[in-house]
Amino acid sequence: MVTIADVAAKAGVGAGTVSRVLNDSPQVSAATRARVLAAIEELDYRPNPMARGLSRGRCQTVGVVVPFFTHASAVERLRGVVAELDTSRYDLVLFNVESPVHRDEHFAALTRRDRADGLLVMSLPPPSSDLERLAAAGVPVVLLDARPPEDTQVAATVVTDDVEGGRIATHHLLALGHERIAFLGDDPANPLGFVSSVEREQGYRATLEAAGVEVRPELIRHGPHVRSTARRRTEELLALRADRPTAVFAASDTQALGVLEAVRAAGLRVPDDISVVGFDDIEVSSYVGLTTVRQPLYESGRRAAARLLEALGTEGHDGTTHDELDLDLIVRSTTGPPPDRVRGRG
Amino acid sequence: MVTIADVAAKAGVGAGTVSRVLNDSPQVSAATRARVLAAIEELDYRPNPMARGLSRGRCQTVGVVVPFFTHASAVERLRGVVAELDTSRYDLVLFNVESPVHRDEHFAALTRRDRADGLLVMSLPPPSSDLERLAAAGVPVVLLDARPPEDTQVAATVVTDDVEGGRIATHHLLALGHERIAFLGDDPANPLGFVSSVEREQGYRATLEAAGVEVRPELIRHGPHVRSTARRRTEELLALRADRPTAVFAASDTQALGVLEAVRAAGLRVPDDISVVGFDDIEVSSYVGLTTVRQPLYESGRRAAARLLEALGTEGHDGTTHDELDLDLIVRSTTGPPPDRVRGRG
DNA sequence: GACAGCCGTGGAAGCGCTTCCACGGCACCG
DNA sequence: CGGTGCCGTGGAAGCGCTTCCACGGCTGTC
Repeated sequence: MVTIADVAAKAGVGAGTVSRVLNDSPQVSAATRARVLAAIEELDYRPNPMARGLSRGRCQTVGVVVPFFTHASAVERLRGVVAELDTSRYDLVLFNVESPVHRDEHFAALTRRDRADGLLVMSLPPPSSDLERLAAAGVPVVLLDARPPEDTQVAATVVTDDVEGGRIATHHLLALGHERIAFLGDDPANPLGFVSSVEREQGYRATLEAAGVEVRPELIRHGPHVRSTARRRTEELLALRADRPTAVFAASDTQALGVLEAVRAAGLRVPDDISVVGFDDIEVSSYVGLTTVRQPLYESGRRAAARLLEALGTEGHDGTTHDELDLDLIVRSTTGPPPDRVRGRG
Repeated sequence: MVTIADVAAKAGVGAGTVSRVLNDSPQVSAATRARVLAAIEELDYRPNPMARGLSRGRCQTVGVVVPFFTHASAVERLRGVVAELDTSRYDLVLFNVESPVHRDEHFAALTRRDRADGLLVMSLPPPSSDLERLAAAGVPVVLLDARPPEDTQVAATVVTDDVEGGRIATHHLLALGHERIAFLGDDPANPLGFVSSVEREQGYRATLEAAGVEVRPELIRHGPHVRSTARRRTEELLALRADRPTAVFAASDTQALGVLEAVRAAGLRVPDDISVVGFDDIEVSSYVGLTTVRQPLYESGRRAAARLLEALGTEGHDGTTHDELDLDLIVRSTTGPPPDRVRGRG
């Protein structure tokens, strides 16, 4: 392993001077700089990141805490994060979270500047005690798709208005003439405390109420965030027979696919017999022709990473930014008027 | 920041003893150990990973080089890697690769033990010069879905037999009675040197030849690994009119979706008018009912990570392991007999 | 022509840990 | 009862870097 001392020896200078060259200090004459650079080149020298980190008190690393397995949308967000971080000198350390234990372990390990210079947390609201320790340690934290606990500060948040998203979807269905609109989302008491689904459900309820449409408990179903569960819950909805919904708003596209699967399996047609709206607009949604509330997943990742880099860049950063990204209704072919209207028209 | 010296002072011992406790050295009496552990607990002490790494010459980190954006299958593999690494004490540093420049930068940065203790490289055959430097630096490398350049050694490879996979798909179509079978895959000259598609094509060609079926150049199409391109290429195939294929073997499910899209848009039915086989069995494939050659993506990630951990565990590792994971034909609803046969039967 | 000041540089200290070496104390042996 | 050996421990050295301090030599000024 070639070290800074080797370079110094070869260039006939002191180690300090080599270090200055490495760190673009203006305190080095052009001639010396050239000699040092030549030596570096010749020896193919690369500074040891751990030594550098130990000495400077930071590690040029960003920790990304992400529920990588649970949501398809996390991947697309992560892509954005990776893309943005690629433009920087920071390495990305990935921490997957599947359970609260998992999460707490990671946060406990990360609450010091020696592990990561900054933290990007996706979809999980971190315990405020951890947030405080992080702040005390001078580690900026950016929350993506999550809001900080009350009276806790983070460097930045990047979110969308999920309540509004729920309104958009529900309003679309109401406007088409639906009244028996079901909602299918995550368990509100999910262990990791994801709230998107809950908020989308709030938007759904509020919109129905505002329109004077009764919110029927039997039309609201919950379950783990996977296609298979969504399918089963939809089968339950369809089993309501005559009382079955004419439309389903699923809290995510993944779940919407489960809905479509169940509907298809029941021999019903979409959107003639039943309309389906999803949320996210993941890659396959356009293939499937799913009507959905689009959120800019990739862009949100980029934005969050950019905010983190900003916080990392400005030394005594203390400004808190808050980005709210827009939602769009993408109307494709899984929504249409309810069956009675179709019949009426036909 | 509480350091090892603080703990030592509090416990009334030397720093060396604290270190021994941290590293489970048997050279510490039970009483002393207890006192030290109490001090650690009380101060909520956590060792600084950089200091530790600098001192021990390794960083408890695994580098994962992955073309994260280009292939859907990479994500599922990465999930397996993450899951396996979760069981270890190693952190995962993610290096995305989109271009050769990208790749070379990362490898250049990684060819030393101070950045990552081990490397897991996905789908990319690394330049053998880098591999040699890595070996010289004592950094074990595991190749997942890639084979090492000739006369280069890596700690392990985890692969599937893509040629065989091409055979399986093609044979399935031949057995159904197809003869005009198209192939749609990646550009053979893709900049990052992915070979899966090329090998699947080889299997396709070999199987046709073995069956005495002419390999027609106009039925073989290439393009970037995205749905939209696949769709366009398929449109070209369909434009062959009477000479159009009765079946298409796509080198990946992503591309197969593009094929299905084009077929559907052309008003043709699957599998009545045209059969489609994909490769990978990604999540959506079961939803779409795509017949495909399944490869255990998640499992391959786990396996590769496990092999890397093994190599990392055994000090003077020199054994080279080579895992070849099985492929399965998953017959769903996008393949059937060619149209004339259907007619013949009906 | 002497002095102040600045620029460029060398080198030591220190980041927080591991590990090696040395040493004191004890048990055991002859 | 003295010597040998081992166990448990303290402490220093060293990992490779950054940074601070000090210093030599130059320029510029009165």
